Parts: sequence; structure tokens; C-alpha cells
Amino acid sequence: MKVTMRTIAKQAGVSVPTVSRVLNSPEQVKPETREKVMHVIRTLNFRPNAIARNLRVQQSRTIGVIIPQIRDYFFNELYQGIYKAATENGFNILLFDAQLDPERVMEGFSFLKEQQAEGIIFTSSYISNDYYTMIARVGLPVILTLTESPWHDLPAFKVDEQKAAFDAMSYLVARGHRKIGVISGPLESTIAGQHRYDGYMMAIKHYQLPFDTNQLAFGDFRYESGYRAMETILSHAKTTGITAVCVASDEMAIGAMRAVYDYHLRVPEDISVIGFDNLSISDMVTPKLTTVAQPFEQIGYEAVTALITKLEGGGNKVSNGAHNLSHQIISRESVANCTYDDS
Amino acid sequence: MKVTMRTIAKQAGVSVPTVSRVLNSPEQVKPETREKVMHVIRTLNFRPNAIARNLRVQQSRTIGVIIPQIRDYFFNELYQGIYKAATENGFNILLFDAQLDPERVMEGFSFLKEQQAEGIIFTSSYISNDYYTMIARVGLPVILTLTESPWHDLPAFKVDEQKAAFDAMSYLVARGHRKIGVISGPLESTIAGQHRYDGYMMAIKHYQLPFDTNQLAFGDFRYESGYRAMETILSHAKTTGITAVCVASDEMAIGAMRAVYDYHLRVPEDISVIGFDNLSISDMVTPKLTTVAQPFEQIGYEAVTALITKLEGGGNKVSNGAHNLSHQIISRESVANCTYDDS
DNA sequence: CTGAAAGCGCTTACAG
DNA sequence: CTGAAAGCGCTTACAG
Repeated sequence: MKVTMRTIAKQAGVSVPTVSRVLNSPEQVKPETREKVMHVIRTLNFRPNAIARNLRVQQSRTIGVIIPQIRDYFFNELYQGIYKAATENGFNILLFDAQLDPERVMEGFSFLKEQQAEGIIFTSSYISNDYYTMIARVGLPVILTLTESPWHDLPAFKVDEQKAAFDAMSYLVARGHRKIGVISGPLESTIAGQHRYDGYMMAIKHYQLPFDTNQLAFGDFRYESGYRAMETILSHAKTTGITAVCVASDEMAIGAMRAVYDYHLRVPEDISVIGFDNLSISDMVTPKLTTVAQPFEQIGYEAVTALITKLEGGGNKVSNGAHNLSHQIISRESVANCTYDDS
Repeated sequence: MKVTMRTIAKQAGVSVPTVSRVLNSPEQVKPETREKVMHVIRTLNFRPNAIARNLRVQQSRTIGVIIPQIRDYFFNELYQGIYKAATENGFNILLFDAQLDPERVMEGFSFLKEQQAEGIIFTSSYISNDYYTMIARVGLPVILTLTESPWHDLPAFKVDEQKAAFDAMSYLVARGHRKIGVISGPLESTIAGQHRYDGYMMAIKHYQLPFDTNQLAFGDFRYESGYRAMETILSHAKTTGITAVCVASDEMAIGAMRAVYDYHLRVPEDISVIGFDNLSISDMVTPKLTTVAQPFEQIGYEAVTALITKLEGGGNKVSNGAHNLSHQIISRESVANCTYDDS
């Protein structure tokens, strides 16, 4: 038999509202009745129906999260931050996995709306017009993570991708490298693809580094593609004379290091490699990967904190546009000082 | 202004039940009125309140999941399977992260009950009596993953840990190794600790391998502890003469491989290493890790499928006790044939 | 084919 | 300090 407030009320010989009061504002009820009610609550092991409560008080206390796909390596850390901030504020998380399918992200918004999410944390490698239309249509506050909106009219928690990529390149230059290869993500990926690429290119220009297309290859952020991109770059190594490679993701960087290994060269003695992300695995590979760290957990944490602030009426406190959290270069073992004469 | 069925009904000049019908059993309503209603639904962009519906039909369509901690590396894959099975059956997932705190897992059960979870997927490194009491108290169907209940009165989806560990050892023996080190998890961890340890020891007995305590070290499944455990084992390598090591988790195995590297030995030429889990990173390290694969995603998938079967009245179809899914040794690069004479 | 009524499990003014 | 009443947004027999 299901036990509800009605059950408790009957057993305790009081009314339903009284049961509700002992649970929600016990100071309003006489100590004796309070004890009486608490006693049957305990013996019947009663748990109030949070769903019913939420319906009545017109709030769901849940935040929807749309992500590209669960198996992304950054998901753990991002979600950890999201979960933490939500829990601290008594919110639940409802996750929607878009499985890299734009159709599904559209469904995600509808779904979360139906499930009464009060706001949405949205992560995507780009923001299409369709998404914008959908966001307007559901009419829920949306906060971006690891993403940026083209019109900057949504708050976005992320890293300054371009600057971070530029810094990775500078790190190499500061260690004497001038002939540097680049493994970029796909440029259709507005953020991690295009912006990082721009950062690398800005640095090449700024430091007046030699660069031609034989030093450049593209991948899809995954290990395999990093491996293949490195093979391409190595096939021109004799003419380009590269001593280092900037890679747009740790996973690709680890693949690239493997390619170097399979070609009987060494990282970092022959070729230095710097990654991007600072996934926890970067500290487990050999050589340990030098990389630029994104504070994934912090990004998740601050994004939902901001969302909750908005939900609780502090909309003016969280500005639209980019909230750039600080990135950081983590020096490990995959970059050496350049010992070749470059003249 | 919030738009509900009431809004739609008014606009369309029908009653609320009619709106409900066009959404849930459109064949029951006359095509003309159906069209009329659908039209205002579309223009007002109405989404029915799933929470209210669930309250009315007395189901929540949500499954609770309690895990030790989000940052576990297997979480991604396990959750992927959980999420997939839930989505396919129209169930939502509500996640509860116990943060390795027994107190919090207790809270988890209460919380999920209040949130009206219809059943619970529970992952834990051991099952205490307190947990049992709590499980009985909430009265929800519970299914274990990567875990086993001491009294086998709960369905448990997992791998035959002992057999899998035994097989890892056999794999080494088949390649000529006889002096084999063991890095175990903590024995308090009933499953991944004790059971795997038992499997290793059974194999040592079965194959009559030489073994003394200098070949054994313990860790906590993490990289760092694997590194240190390997250091301990290596410090006795001259006397023990080990040529291979069985490690109870991939993360520890990767740490162990690093220790070998730092001691200027090579994997697998000097020391072979076999892990346990087949985390996706095992394929990215160099040398790629040979290991015994647990089908995490499948475990998650089958566990929630079984739970849903139970919820839908097929309780007799899912038996209590262990459901052992098949493990598999994945041969990669970290194990070589033993070339030393053992006599 | 459609509407009025009742009710899911709660909460919250309003009386008393 | 406590209870009767109304209502959150739905669904579902029951009439008509």
C-alpha cells in the first residue's frame, strides 16, 4: 500500500494540512501533535512526494543539461561541476544526450520543457540558427558552456579559446621552436575548431614563424585522427623541418605522440607536442602531456550557479556573452627546448 | 504567461479533456476539432506538463541511479548503457553521486524515493547491512551493477570477477610466464578487490606458480597507487625474478607501466603487464595495455532493461543473484612471451 | 464525439 | 494551533 500524507493524517488523527506543516514549518504546530505526527511518519517510513509538491508550488527544481555525447572525455569533469552546483542549491539535473545529432538537440529542448526544467545548460560545438529559434521558442533561460553564441546574447562559460591556443604556441616559441606543425580540429566546429585554429595562426603571424600547408593537418579531436594527422605532417618533416606540434585536443595529441613513436622518433627529443584540454589521462600517458588546461569542473559549476542566480531573480547579475575562465599551461614532459639551429 | 491545456482549450473553444485527447488518443476525436486544437497548440507552442501527467497516472517514469562517484573512469561507459536503455523505454534517469560516502548512499535512497523513482540501479564497492536495511525500507526494486549482494537476493549485473582474474593470470602463463607479480585492490572492496585477488591466487595455486609476499602489493585502483605498488614489487625483482604482473585495474596498470619505465626497464620486453577493465584509455597509452575487458556499457544497458522488465510486471523474468556477462581478454602490446628459462 | 466531474499528492491562504 | 476549501496541470471513467 502506498503511504501518503493522507495515510499519516488518518493514523495520527489529524488533517492532511497538519502533516504538511510538521514537515515544512514545524514551528507552526503544537509540539505534542508534532511529535504524534512525526512518530507515525517514522514508523510508516513516509517520504513526501516531491513531484506532487513541485506541481503545487509551481516549480520543478530541475535543470536540464544538453550535451553532444556522454562519451566525451570532458563530460565527467564538466558534469561533476554541474552536479555539485545543482546539489548545493537543491536542484536536480536532467541530462539529455544529443548523440551528435542536430535533430536530437532540437528534441532535447522540447523534452526538457515538457519535463518542466526551469533552465538549460547547453553544450554544443556550434550554435545554429535552428537552435536559436528553438531556444526562443521554449522560452527558458539557457546558459552555454564550452560554447559561444554568435550574437553574444546568451551567457557563455568557457575559456578564451583563441588566446589559449595562442599561448600554447607561445610556450613552444619561448622554448626555441620556430618550425611548428599544427593539428587543428574541424573548422565547422566554431569553438574548439575555428577559434583554436585562429589562435595558432595569430601566433604564427605574430612571431613571424615559417609556415606552409605541409605543416598543417586536420582531425576530429579523436585519437585516431590525431595519429593520422601526425603521419601526414611527418611525411613532410624532411622539408618542413618541424621540431614541435601544437594539437587542438589532448586526445589527438596522444594519438600524434603514438605516430611519432611508430616512426621511431621520440617525444620530446625529436618532436615536442603540446595538447589542449588537460584531460585527466594526459597525466597518465608517457611522456606525460604538456597541455593547456580548461577548468571543466569550474565551468560546469559556475554555469549552473549563474543559471540558478537567474532563476532566483538575479537575472541582472549574470551578463550575456562570454565569461572567460582562466586557462593555464601545464608543463609536463612532452615539450623540450629546441636545440636545432633554425637559421 | 504560462500556457496549459486550459489555455489551449479556451483558444480552441473546446474542453480541457478534449485537448488531452488530441494529444494522447487523437483517433478518439473528430478530425476537424483535432485540427483546430492542433493549430492552437502549434501557434502557442504548447508542451504538456509531463510532471502533472505523471502525478495523475501514478507513475514517474524515472529510474534512480546511485554511483560511488562521477569521476570514476568507468562511469561514462556504464552511464551510456544506462541512459540508452532508459531512453529507449521512455524513462528518465535521476543520478545520485554518493561521493564515496556511506552516509550519502543512505541519503540517496531516501532522495530517490521522494523524487518518485520507480526503481534503482545501485553501484557500490561493497554492500553493507545498513544498505540492505535501507533498500528494504524504501521498498523499491533495486538492481546491482558491478557489485554483488552477499545474500544473492538482488539481481546483479557484472562480470565473473574471480574467473576473469583467473583468466588474466592464465593468459600470462600461456605465454610462458611463471614468476608473476600481483597488484591487487583493497580487500575491503568486496568485488573488485577481494574477488579479483581470489582469482589471481586460485590461478597461482592451480598452475603451481612460485609466489611469495614480495610479489604482492596493494593499491586503491588509482594510477598513483599502481605506480607505488609497482615500485615495491620492483624493489624485490632481483630475488623474485618476476617477468610479468597482473594488475586489478587499468588505471593501476598504467601507473605500474610508468614505474617500470622510470626504473629504466621496458614493458613488455622486461616486464609484461596485464590490466583489468579495458577503459578506453588503455588503447591510447604506449604500449597499449593488454587487459581483461568488462562490458560496462552492456552491463548498464542490461541492468536497466531488467529493471524496466520488473517494473512492467515481468518480475519473474529476472532472477536474483549474479548475472555474469562475459569478459574477454584484449591482447594489445603490454604482454610478451617469456623468454627467460624458469628452471 | 465531447464535456462535467473526480482525483493524483501535495500546499496555502482563510476561518475559526 | 488546526481544519475545510481550493487548486497546481493533467487523465479517465461516465454520461449524453
